[in-house]
Amino acid sequence: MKRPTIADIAQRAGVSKGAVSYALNGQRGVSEATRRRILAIAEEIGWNPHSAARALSGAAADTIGLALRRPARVLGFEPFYMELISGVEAELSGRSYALMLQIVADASAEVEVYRRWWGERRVDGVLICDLRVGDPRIPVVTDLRLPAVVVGGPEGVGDVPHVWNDDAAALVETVEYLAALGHRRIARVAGLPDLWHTRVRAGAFQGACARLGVRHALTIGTDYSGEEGARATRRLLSGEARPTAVIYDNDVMAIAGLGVAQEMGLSVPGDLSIVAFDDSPLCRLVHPALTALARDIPAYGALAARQLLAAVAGQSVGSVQDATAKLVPRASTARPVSST
Amino acid sequence: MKRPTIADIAQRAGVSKGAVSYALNGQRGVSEATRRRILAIAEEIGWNPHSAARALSGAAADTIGLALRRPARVLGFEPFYMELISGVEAELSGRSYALMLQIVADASAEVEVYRRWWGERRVDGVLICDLRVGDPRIPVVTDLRLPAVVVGGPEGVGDVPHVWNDDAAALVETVEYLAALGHRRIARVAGLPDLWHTRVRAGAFQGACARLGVRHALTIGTDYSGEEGARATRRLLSGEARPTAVIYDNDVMAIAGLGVAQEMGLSVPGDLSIVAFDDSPLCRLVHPALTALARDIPAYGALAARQLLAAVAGQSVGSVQDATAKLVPRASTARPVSST
DNA sequence: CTGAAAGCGCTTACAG
DNA sequence: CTGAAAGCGCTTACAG
Repeated sequence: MKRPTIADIAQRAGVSKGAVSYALNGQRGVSEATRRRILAIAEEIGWNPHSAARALSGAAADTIGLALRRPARVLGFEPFYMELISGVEAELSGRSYALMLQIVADASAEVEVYRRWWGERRVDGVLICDLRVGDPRIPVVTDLRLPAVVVGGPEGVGDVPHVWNDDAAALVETVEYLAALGHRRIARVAGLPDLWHTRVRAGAFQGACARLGVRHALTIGTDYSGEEGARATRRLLSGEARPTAVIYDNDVMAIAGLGVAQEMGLSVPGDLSIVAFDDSPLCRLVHPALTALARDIPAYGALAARQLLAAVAGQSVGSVQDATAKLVPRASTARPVSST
Repeated sequence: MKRPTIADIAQRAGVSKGAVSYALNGQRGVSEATRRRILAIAEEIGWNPHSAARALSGAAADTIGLALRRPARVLGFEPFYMELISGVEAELSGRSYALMLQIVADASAEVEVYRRWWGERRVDGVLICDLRVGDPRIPVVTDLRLPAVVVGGPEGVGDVPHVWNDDAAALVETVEYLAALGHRRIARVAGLPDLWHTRVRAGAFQGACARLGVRHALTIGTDYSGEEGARATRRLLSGEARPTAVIYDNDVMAIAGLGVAQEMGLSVPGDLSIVAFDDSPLCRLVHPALTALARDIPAYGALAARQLLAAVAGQSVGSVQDATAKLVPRASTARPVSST
């Protein structure tokens, strides 16, 4: 059976293809009665618009693109992305927009994918995650005039619209809380150092520690994987002037850190307080439950998608700030047993 | 600046559009010299094929579709999907195929998405995950003649090609191992009951327990979320005839179960042995590290993608079995302290 | 309100 | 080896 086209509908309805097109798209130019008849026929014969034909006639692709650049082993169990994607999807599917996803290995592949998608008119716009310092995607989308929204910022985004939240404020709140509990040796197990938000968090951490008299404020960089989170924790807990509190840049590393503390016979929170940046159900399910900086990540993704759709529609969207992560104290943080 | 088309290339090269098309697609019909000249011009002016135009001329969409139906809160932190997707991607991107992703709320939306994608010619084929008993997607892809590969089976797939692995064998191996350690009260915290693989695992579990003299072999169904895994574990550990070992249908629930045991003051593995179906880095990072049934999920996804691409190319692909999950014993399983 | 026609950017027989 | 042309399924001015 051949796929039905508007020509088939036109024939059945005894009108021109043009009339069918108007009827189907809710344009004026056909009478109400004709429109209803055409719609009924389209429904009956199971007609669907051929997306390529529409696109070729200048219509939008009704698709947005997302390229993710992280090693599969990290992506696999970073809840962040799937949560972000589910929020993006929630916004898109209501408007029958599709999501094109590609996982890439390096920066050049990432840029290449965006360039190709746009060249092939496969997407109407793209989302940019994991903004890096000197990120090559910013000049590329600017040059191509490819509608884009950065999930991140506000620094390093050039003139590209973006949605961001104030990681610095969240980190300051955390350090203040730990300092108030009496911690004077606080470490940070950070994510990839060339990401903007890692840099922002680092600055906020150092600043707050200096201001609050936290003498030992060590940061160890990782690739966000649980393995490196565990290794960093072992290093921290094996050195002298062991920290009494550690802030992790994601939940997976925080859980790995908890595992290391338990393996080394340290009690949490007695000997070590733990805070996770980003709260996932896992943080509540381990024992003790982890104090975490909670954001509504699906909502963040949905906001980004809305902004991108607006940008695609030609609106100027600029910079939008999403809610700051909230500190949710749980059982993994307490006064240090022996304040120094 | 207008987007370059083959007409621009033809003009510059002083040949016809047809010749350009042949040259660009590696077809015969142009001399080597002309081909090289055309390729050079295309490169120089930054030409990209307009995917819609190609698709309209009967070419493939070079895209495969995947609709995922699970609540966002589960998707978010089930490593399985992201790992599967990264494996699929690895196979696709080498051949410049794109992945269309949509997260849907229910079965009808899922079928609707596949129907629409196919009607709109947006995808050349689809992957079907999370096969359910009486899954409506099977008759739909069959009717539409939409190339499809089920990630699952071999039961309940009708005539649709599929890749599967032998969950039953993996579960039997696990029960035998636990029984050999001396466990006689083994429980199972299962995933969604209407999934085929849940049913297969359930049958294997009951069969193995009966055969091996495991008197208490209780199964509790969940939605795969950590919350429900924790709740099920509390129920199991609060009842009389408490199990001495629990097998969880995913790693997230296993970690939640470990948390509950610790919260209730039970030692793992002394009072309770824990096994996770599917191994993620998290299983190694918690303390004690969890015994797990490990599969190479990216490889599984890559295999599924390869089969789908073959099906799209018109080959008959049938049923392919992937490697059976391997039991990786770690610190969370041991002889029960007091054998009954 | 409706019809006939051009055009989007490719591919592909069909002639030369 | 190359050119001219039709066609894929839509949309959209342009006439009536």
